[in-house]
Amino acid sequence: MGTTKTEHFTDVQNEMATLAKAIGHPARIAIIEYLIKVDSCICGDIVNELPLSQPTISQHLKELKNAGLIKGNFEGNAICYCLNEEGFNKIKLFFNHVNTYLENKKNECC
Amino acid sequence: MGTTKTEHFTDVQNEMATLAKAIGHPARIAIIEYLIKVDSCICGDIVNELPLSQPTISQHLKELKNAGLIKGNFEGNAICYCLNEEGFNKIKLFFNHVNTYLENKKNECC
DNA sequence: ATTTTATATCGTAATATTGCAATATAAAAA
DNA sequence: TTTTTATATTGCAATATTACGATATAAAAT
Repeated sequence: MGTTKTEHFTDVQNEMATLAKAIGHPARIAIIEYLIKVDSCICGDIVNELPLSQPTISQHLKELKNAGLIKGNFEGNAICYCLNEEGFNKIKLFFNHVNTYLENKKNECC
Repeated sequence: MGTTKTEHFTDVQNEMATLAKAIGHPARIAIIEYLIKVDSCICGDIVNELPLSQPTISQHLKELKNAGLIKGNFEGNAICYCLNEEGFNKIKLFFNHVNTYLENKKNECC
């Protein structure tokens, strides 16, 4: 018990859940927004930007990277992080599906 | 420790995180997809559709409802659940922001 | 009135997440 | 080569999530 029963769901469902879960933390939202704001892939001053310790931010970055939402490359001493389009495109597919439904849905039952 | 430090983030960031977190489970993805498929707000046969126990599904429905992603109304004996446009519109705002950035982003640093 | 049907809640065990101090690693600067 | 700078990893405590059996609730059917 306590573990998500991923084996009962499709790969696509599990992947979408993983992506959403990775976004589901305010610090990780803040990281994504910061990466958008600074555009030019500025690296670890995210630590200065956010009110969390360096190890905690490192962990959040790792989760975003594992989910495929950001990429990180060594840039000399430091690491340059930026958004990974691939991950966000998968999310887009899902929400396109949802939004298309919602736009065409006429019955107002609830 | 162990608790998310929501007080350090904006309301919008926290709300977006809550929405994403609610979507971040394959069973809840499956519920959303099922509600889209059956359109007409068919209620608790979600329990027959998914390989999880009734209490577990009830709990997942509650989380989606609390996050503002689905609505539920009594329909005689049973409850009629359907998607809540409001919640998904908030998500749309966030991803529009992200996608606009990604489309215009030209620098390929990572 | 009793039973059935549909759903929610409680209690609890297993596991996962969050956050940080301490420490490791590894490249750059001195 | 030593020190500094940037980042990752480890270990651990606090808390949250997931799942389900048992039980509660409440309307519908009998």
